[in-house]
Amino acid sequence: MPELPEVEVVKQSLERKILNLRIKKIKINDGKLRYIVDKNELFNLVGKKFKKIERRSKYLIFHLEKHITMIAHLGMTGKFFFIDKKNKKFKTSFYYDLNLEKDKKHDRIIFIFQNDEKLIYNDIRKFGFVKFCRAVDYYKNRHIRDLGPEPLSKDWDQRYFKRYIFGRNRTIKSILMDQKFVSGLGNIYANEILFLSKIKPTRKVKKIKEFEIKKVINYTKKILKSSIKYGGSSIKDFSSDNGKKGIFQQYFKAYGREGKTCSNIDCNSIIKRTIISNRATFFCNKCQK
DNA sequence: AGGCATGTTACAGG
DNA sequence: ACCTGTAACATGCC
Repeated sequence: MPELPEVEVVKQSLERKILNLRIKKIKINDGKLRYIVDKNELFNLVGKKFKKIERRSKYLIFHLEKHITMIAHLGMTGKFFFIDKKNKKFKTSFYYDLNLEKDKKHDRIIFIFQNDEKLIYNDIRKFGFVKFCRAVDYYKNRHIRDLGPEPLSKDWDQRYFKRYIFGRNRTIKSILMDQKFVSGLGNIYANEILFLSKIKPTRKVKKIKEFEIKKVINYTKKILKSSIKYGGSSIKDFSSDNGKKGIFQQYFKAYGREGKTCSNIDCNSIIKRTIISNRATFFCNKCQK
């Protein structure tokens, strides 16, 4: 689920749900996430309201009353569910639907609000985490501090790109996934961006031409915005009834398409798969140079 | 049974 | 110190 567009959709979704609800109670089902959840810090949120949510890269920054901030990362399988109480029956009102019976055991943290609505942090593989800090200090947090520019910001431009890759000996795909270079891209979008830019993922950055840098930047901005508009990508199967689901995965042109025909209409080549930086890498040998 | 999975980081080696 | 690539984390699915 979570690269930049997915996290942005989560942020927007939660912002419409949980702001100004007062936390009545918090339960921890399993506090052994990527880092052990600090219970004192977590329970300190009881009685407070969420006031604002920000996204930085793939991190969610929850600002509460009393200048308390919770930093959350979803890892690979982390999800936030909001549960409201309409029709006397709890239901998810979140873009990514949940088969409650099956997935309940992966609920890790449950925030219960005064009106009995709930916010649940659910995480199968437990690579996600929550940490706490003072609001003014969150950007000093060690996870946030060294992040590169946001790919949708003006700071991530041709000049920066050129300067960063100068003298480096890495593949273009590995650098796109490097959060210090640009923050928020992951394996799926790196594959898609390079397919659209017609650059082979294995190409070394020193061999990337100026006009190609421009393409990478432009396609990155384009595809991220487009994915956000479509509610992000939901890769795993999910049941859907009243919740909204991300549908951007149906527009993937390279990711997960090994053995299928290239998406470019004038090409009948087969999408290949290889490994870069321990991650599945998909490309068209003919279209991507 | 073994390989694979949307992420991050500790560590090893140059 | 810098740069790069690999393995590990935990769980489920095919």
